[in-house]
Amino acid sequence: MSAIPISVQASSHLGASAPDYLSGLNPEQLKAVTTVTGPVLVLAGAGTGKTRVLTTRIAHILKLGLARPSEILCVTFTNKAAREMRERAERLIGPAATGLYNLGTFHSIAAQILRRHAELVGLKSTFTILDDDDQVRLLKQIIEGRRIDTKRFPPKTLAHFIDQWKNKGLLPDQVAKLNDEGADFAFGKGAEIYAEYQDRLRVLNACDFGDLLLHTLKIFTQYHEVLAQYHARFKYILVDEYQDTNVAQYLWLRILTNADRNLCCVGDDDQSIYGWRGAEVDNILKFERDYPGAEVIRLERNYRSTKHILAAAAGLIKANSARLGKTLWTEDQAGKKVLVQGIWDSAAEAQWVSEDVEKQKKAGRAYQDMAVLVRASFQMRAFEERFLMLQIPYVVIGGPRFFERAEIRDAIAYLRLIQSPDDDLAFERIINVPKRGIGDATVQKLLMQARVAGQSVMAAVRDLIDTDELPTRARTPLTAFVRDYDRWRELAKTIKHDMLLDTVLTDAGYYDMHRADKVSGQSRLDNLKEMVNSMADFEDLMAYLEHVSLVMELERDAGANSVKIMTLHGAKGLEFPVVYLPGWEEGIFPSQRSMDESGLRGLEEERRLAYVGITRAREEARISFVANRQVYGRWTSQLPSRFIDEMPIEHVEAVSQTGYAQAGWTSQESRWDRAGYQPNYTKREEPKAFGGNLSGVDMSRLEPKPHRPSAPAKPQPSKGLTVGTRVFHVKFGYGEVKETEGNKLIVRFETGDKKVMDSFVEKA
DNA sequence: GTCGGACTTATTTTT
DNA sequence: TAAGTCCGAC
Repeated sequence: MSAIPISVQASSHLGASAPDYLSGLNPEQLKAVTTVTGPVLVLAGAGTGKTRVLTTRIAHILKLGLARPSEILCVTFTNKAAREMRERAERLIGPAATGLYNLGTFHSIAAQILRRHAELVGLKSTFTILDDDDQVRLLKQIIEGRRIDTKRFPPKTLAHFIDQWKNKGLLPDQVAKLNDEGADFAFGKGAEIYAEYQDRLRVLNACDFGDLLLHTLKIFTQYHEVLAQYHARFKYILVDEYQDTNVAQYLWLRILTNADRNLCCVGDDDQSIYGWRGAEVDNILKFERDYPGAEVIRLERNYRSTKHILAAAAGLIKANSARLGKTLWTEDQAGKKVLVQGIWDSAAEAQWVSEDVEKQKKAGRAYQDMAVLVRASFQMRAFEERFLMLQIPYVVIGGPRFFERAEIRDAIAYLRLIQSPDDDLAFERIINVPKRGIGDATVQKLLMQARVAGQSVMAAVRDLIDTDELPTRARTPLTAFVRDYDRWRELAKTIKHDMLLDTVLTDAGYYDMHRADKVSGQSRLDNLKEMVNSMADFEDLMAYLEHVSLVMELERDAGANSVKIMTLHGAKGLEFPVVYLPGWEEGIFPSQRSMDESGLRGLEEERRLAYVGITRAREEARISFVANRQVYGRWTSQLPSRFIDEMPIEHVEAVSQTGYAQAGWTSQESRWDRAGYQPNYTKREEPKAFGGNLSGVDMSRLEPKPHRPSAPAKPQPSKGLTVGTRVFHVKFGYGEVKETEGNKLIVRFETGDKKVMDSFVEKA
């Protein structure tokens, strides 16, 4: 744990020249970078230079010659984080960064390891990685095979339980002893079906995401010589976002940490927002217990936000109990107080935000300096509608991802089947897409035959088309398909994989199928084109398929010069000068469901989410809540979120004209009243000076008025705003945006197959 | 194989 | 409310 003595002034290791990569670090950061031996926990608050510390640490280890690039294991959660890390490391150490083979996500590194030792867990090294769609379909087969009603016991639900178990590192036999909700699935058959699912995966030579970690974990536990090999290889381990690790990842890291214990975990317990998918805040809380003698370094100097923003966020997070505790500080100016605005209903809320966006724009801010962060995606719609009317360019970040689109999945299934004829799930997906007259009954028959004969479906088809067991009506198209398939396999040996896909999709009539589709065919064809283009960047089909199963994303138009609309979860790791935080109402945020399902733990996670939201702001955070909100078509009366009261009032500004009163509350006791703000609807005594925090105000005394419809908001022509020639490429409901005709941009939105609106935007 | 009506179900989402 | 799924009718 001892810091290797190195200072900016003098270093015997680094020759005469000062290590300039260390210059500009503050004392804590320097310590986090240079304490390279022994376990280290870096508690890095929001905006304290976490990534910089990690990358500089890598550089430092390399410059001191303590390890070669390939001997550093550096794990992240997302591909984006891994990419950013690599880029920044490259800037520090130059081309040597290419040698950082073990910098990547937990899953990609685990997959690499598993490919090398697959046979130890009964797989071949060419195993396929299933996406959750495949996973669900496989489970459906198993459940139906057991004659269990898939309506009462949906495969999706079990898939969710299995994921949770795998997150916790639980294997089927361990689940059997468990008495949880999932084990009760289908009258206590949960564990049994889980076991069967694992067996099927082995037969299919496949694994799901959780298996990547669990299988490697099993190998490390059972084969000491393999573990020893990795202990020798991974001399230094670095972990990003440690607060997001689940139990399986935690165990994985523990076992990979060798006797030298050169493990450095960086994280922030206050930003743990993924509990619902298995993250254990506990992992970071108990780090010191797990690694006795660990050095704990706190990064508390914030380089992002103003004083008011930090103080408001700090007051909020203070209400959480289980924390390691940090006090962020900044040398930045006080700045503006966090604004809190009560509003009548959600349409008015969107109006308020968009007017403010225009005001900011006129005052010289760029659109990309602003972001709207919502709790749940259904809240996005109101903002999209309003932004459209006002012609404010925006981009929705998140939403259905490229590789989750049906057409892309189909194309991948074709490729997967060509790559490995045994891929039954891929076969099933495309055998009748486009329609070849091979119906459900035939497919079931094929599956059955394959199962009985213990062979793959493709092999079963080859056998069956030579017999009389199938009606001619099914045999003819199947024969044709096999013939095509064999041709594609041959073709794959000679032509490049991107050309291969193009040919296959043409031959199979897949393009034609979408060309015939007037509604969304064109956008699907566009997506396929994009896919073919993207394939060129990969060496071969194998490499491409590995990429799509693990990376599952494609660089999308980042939407320069546009307001970002995203969920709070999606905003983690980002920052914006101005952040809008709408929908701070009890039940919405904090989410009722969170609180119902996980009680206090759920509430605390919601609070961390609020904390993440506020700390995204560099200069301005603007919170709003409404009195009336439509939830699933019903009007509901809302109460302001408790989080509002938890922010210290001296760092918060409420707009007097439009505080609770305007939002529709009738209370005489709202905190704004007591803070001296004059509601505009009632006479009251001299405002009293208010001192101190207002948490503890009895919120039950606030009574929202029942909803009365407000006058529909008129679309307002954009005043003096220029919309550039930017191509709008956004999501709206379930439709897509088309574009351009002459000097006009036509933005067409479709919901399902109903056209909703056309919007015309003059090109500037 | 396709269409339409009934029925169900509404967080957060990465790998 | 509104979108997705399922099932029966043609």
